Amino acid sequence: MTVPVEGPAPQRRKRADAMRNTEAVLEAAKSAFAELGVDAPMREIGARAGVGVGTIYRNYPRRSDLIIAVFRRELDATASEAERLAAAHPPAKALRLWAASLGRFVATKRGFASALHSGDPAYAPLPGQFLGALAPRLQRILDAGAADGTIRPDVRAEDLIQALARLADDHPGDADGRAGRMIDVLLDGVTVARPESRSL
Amino acid sequence: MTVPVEGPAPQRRKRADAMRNTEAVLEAAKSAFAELGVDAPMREIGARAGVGVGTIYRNYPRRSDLIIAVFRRELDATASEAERLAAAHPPAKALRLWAASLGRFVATKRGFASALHSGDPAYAPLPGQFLGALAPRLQRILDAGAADGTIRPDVRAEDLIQALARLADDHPGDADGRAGRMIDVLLDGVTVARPESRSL
DNA sequence: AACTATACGGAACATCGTTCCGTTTATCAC
DNA sequence: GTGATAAACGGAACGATGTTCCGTATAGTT
Repeated sequence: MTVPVEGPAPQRRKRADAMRNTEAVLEAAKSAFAELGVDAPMREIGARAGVGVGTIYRNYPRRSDLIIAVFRRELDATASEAERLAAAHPPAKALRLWAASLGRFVATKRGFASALHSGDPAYAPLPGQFLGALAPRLQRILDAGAADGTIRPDVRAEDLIQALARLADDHPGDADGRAGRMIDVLLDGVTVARPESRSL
Repeated sequence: MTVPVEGPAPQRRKRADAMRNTEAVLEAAKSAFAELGVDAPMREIGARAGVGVGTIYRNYPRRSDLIIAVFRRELDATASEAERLAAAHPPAKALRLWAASLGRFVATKRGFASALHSGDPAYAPLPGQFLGALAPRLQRILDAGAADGTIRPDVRAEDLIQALARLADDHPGDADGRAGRMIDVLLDGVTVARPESRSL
């Protein structure tokens, strides 16, 4: 076995069938997660992709790796949306619009929020991954709002993202519009700074 | 076999060992749920109670039956707390105090909120059971607050309970005090009626 | 065309929820 | 006490699922 001395390039590039399968697995997992939730059986994902479960585990040793890979693509869109909104609207307005954007993201990923907050160690890397992508952008909106007095200054971006994700996660049986109503209420609390009320 | 004609009384009363075991199972399940979450293995619960899994399933045919039985005892305390607070405080204050009470209830039952909102049909009876016990009491506080103008009138008790339960559910890795901070923010939104902000 | 590293598929294993049934035992009648 | 009987018991058995493992197939190279 030769040691690749970080030279010109690896001897062999990734096999073409492996690349096709990797893409097929991502697509299959995306649809399976959407229909069955993030606990969709691995055999089911393999069947949709036309591969055996061994192939999935070779590329994604842990289930959380697969979940991260599937959602990361769309996550970036939601993250950059925050920057677009921050540039086009005043902070309080940008916050509401972005919350709606995050809500749509979560709504299309049944069980995603549950996994994000699961006590299961398998999902431990998830919160860091997602908060890392979203929190800095949101924090800039919050800082801008604190500066102009339209957003209370004692709310942390990470807290708010987790809260929004929890409230946005809808389930069968939920009253129609519950998620939207409660997010509106939460944001009403965020956009009025009244620190003295925190003393219970 | 004689047919008991709904006469004086049942011939035999419940066996003493059965009663002991029922109680032991409830205690074992309570501790197992607290330590391992509501997905604690049935074999584990059986081992803690010193009984076989068959004994558990005879008394609680579905897992959700056991969960309901375990939590109902403490649920009543939280429900009646609402009445006590409503009588002793003005509505807005009663609401905050009761939210804290609900938070303590949820905090001691890891995964309880997840089960309450799970898509799993096995947990389908749970939301009805718990909302049924809590919502009417909370609704009276909300109505009183709407009447004296301290609580916005467009918030439903059921929505609010679900929102509080979701926000209160803490997980390892959560920032310290996150739950309390976000609940405060939500209640800030509830205790100020500003319907025009709902138009995004 | 032959060779070999790479990737594949699915059997195998472990865990868990749930069902089933042969065995044990508390209670009752005497 | 003693025996009969229904109630209750425990854990094996079954099916589903996550994950690992390894003999086989094959893409890319020579």
